Amino acid sequence: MSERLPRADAGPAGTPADGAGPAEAGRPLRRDAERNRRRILDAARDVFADRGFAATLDDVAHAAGLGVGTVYRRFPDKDALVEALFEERITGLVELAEQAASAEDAWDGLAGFLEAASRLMATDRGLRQAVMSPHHGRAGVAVARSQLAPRVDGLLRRAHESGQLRPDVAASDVVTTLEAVQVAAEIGGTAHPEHWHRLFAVLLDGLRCREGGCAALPGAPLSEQELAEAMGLRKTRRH
Amino acid sequence: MSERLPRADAGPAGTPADGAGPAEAGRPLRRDAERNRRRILDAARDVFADRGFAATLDDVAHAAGLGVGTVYRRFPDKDALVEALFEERITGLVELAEQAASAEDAWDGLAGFLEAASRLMATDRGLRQAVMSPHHGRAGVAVARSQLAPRVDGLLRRAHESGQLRPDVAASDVVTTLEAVQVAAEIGGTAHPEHWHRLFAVLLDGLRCREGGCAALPGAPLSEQELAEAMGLRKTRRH
Amino acid sequence: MSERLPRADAGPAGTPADGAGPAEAGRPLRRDAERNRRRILDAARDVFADRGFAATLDDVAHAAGLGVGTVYRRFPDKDALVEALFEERITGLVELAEQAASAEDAWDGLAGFLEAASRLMATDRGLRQAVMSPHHGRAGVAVARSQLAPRVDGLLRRAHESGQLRPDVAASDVVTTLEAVQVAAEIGGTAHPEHWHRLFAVLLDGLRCREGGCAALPGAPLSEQELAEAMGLRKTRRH
Amino acid sequence: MSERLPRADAGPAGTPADGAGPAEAGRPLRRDAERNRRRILDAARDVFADRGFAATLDDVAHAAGLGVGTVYRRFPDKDALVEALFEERITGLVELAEQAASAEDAWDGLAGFLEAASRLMATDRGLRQAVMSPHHGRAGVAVARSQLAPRVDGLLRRAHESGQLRPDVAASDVVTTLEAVQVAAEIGGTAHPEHWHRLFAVLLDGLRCREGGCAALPGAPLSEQELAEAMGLRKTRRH
DNA sequence: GATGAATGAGTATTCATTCAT
DNA sequence: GATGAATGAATACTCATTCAT
Repeated sequence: MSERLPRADAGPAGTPADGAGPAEAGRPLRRDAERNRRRILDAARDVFADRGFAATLDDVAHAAGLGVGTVYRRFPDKDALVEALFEERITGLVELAEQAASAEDAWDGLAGFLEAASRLMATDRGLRQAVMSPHHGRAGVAVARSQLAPRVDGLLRRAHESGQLRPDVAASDVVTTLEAVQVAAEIGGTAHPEHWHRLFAVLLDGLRCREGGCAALPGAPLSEQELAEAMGLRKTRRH
Repeated sequence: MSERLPRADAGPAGTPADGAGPAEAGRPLRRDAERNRRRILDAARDVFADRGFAATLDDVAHAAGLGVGTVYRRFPDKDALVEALFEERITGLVELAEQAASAEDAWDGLAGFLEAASRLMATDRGLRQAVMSPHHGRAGVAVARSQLAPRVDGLLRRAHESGQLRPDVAASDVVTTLEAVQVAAEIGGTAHPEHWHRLFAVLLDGLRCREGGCAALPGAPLSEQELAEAMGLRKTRRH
Repeated sequence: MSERLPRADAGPAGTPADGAGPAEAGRPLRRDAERNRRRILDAARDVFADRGFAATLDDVAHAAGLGVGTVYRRFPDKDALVEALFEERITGLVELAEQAASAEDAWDGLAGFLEAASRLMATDRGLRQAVMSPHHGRAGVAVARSQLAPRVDGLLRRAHESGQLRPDVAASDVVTTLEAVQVAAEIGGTAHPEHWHRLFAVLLDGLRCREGGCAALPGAPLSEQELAEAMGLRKTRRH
Repeated sequence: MSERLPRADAGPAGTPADGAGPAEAGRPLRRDAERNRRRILDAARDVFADRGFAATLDDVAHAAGLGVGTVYRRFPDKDALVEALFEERITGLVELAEQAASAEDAWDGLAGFLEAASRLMATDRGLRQAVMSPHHGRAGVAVARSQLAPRVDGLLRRAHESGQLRPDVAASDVVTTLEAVQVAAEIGGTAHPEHWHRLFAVLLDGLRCREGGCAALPGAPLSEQELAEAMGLRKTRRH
């Protein structure tokens, strides 16, 4: 487990693509509009990180030093804001995966990515909530993951080829692993910020293929389609 | 992984002591009152299972075929209802742990308990939510877990003595494991009811001590006190 | 101000007419029914005295050691109970007035009655509330006062004849005086149980006619009819 | 009893400083917000005057032609609204006391103030309720009275010095007097709007010191501290 | 474009009153 | 008759979203 990736503390502000313009496309936002968008996202991250998605948009607006109206001008509704926030985070993960792909050792690449990603999530309560109860923000996960999936697949393939990974581990298992680690992070809270690392170690160990070989995982992994559905289409109406 | 425990699908209805009277004590409820209490709990389980704790008490009442007032007569507020529901479920887990203690093989006992408990939780979204975000239903987690902890400790001790368990696995790691599996269950949803089993297999495998020995888990487990605090005192106000 | 009337602490329990049967008439209540009626009235007095008319009928029932249903069997609704309670108190006043009529000195009779009545009311918060915001309990005041009025009139007439009373003081002025003293009692509360006495002294002094004569009171007193209307027909819907 | 103060019917609209901005401070409300604040206060006065504090905030909002939310935006809760309303009224009384201090004759100043204040209260049921049961609108009474007290004290001192006032009359007696008059106003209602004047005359007469001297009032007046406690800390939970 | 004021449907909870046991 | 369970209309308050300034 050498050659770890950088701490990835950069956070969403580091998203370079952001400089290129607004999230979706359309004509680029005016300079000040873009600045407000950023303020809102930053404020939202802080507020949600502190008080969860239950926080009011008024709170977010206040934290951003803006009026609610302005928030609504940028994001059609609360879900849209949450979604945007979530995508930003996923984008961060995508970048990590890309860096990991160039690691010398395949296993180290995968493991390094998983750890860095986990750490990134572990330090962000908002992200955690989004990941763990994806009723907030619409089909955000699916959309965002559509970008993530290929990269993870790449890492997986390399690791499989090098024979260091349990042969039946699929992408959906990796996603599941990442999310599971967040529970540990949640339990640890700020008081025990590295608590997630214990579960992470067990999981990583479990994913690796050891000499004696290991029993096949039960059942079948989720197909890409199934995973997308599973994450985007949970039944709850609210929360 | 032989000698598994029974499927334990019985659920709360299986709580046999329940027939004797109401949960707490005091004089036993009148026949009809007790019947309605049951109706409320059953309805609440269904409703919460379907739509999460965000569901209204009006909804629960309606589902139970009763007026809201009746619900409030039995349970002082929403949290109290959630709590009662939760305790019922935890009680089920406690019983599982007790059965597991008499398993012939120590590891099988532990593994069997973990699987049965996981399954129980995996099939109950309400339980999952309660376990994973214990802001609902007040000190319920702590209280209920206070009963569960000793049993789990017993299982752990036996497994440690038999040398089949990673030596540095502590109670807090087991709790973390159980909760982590719920994320997988959440991802699988009803469409893939056995999806959690894959993560479970990895985790179980990881907990076991194999020939080659295994690296120590990083950091330290949470002390009993720390675990209690971690679970009872999450920062969010709501959700 | 000699020859004061007895302290009149006896309270409603002393109402002798009570032994004769139920309040209204109809066939006399069965022994146990009558006992329950008493229990309810006593409990209501205590509860209302302590917490005001905002107290629940459940509270009253509980304090009486009975079920709510029983309360409703005896009194059609909350107002009826309040009314009954109120009448009982007024009845006490009627008795005081009767005793006062036989005082040797006319002024002493009137003054003594006023003081005793004031004291009786001052020590009973429930009565005070009923008197001061007669929206509770329906036309109770009017009804009860119909019994009180003649007695008070008698006292007034005697006092007028003896020339010791301001000539233009009428029955409605006496009622007003009595009620006004309750405000002082309310202000004094239990901490200053004799505070009302100061206002009482001023008022009594003001009612008396002194040598120099005194200016006529402005306006006209309320007629019996007007007083009844004024007290029975306040506009508030609730409270 | 010459040189009476003007009728003071002006009411809160007469608060001239009000035009300058919102009650408290902070940045001045936007034009429309201030207009609505006024509407709410006016509506509240009417509604409470008519139906007492039991009236709903929905009712107030409706009467103001606004949504409930708007009311809650301006006033955090019902008590706050009542309080604001009450302060406005008390302010009116303070101003009356100030005017009265410059009356030529000390007794006329005091008497004039008492009459004007009484009249002001007598025509406003809301004010009456606020004054007589200060459970509504939190520490409002105490706070507002803290402004009123010194003025009343001034009037009292002057009157004492001029020898026209019963020597043992204290501030608490004046407060008691004022409140007592409200009971008469309550009894008179709208049908007999001057009824309170009779009690008022008796009381005023009683407060004055006449030639023959007058017996000392029984007991002791409440100290400033005791009065504050008595008015702020009545026991009832509601009403 | 920005602001924050206005809106009102939605939620938890209480309590007078009715009714099955 | 007595009991207390059931009922549901009523009430205070919140917050996502719209709209006038």
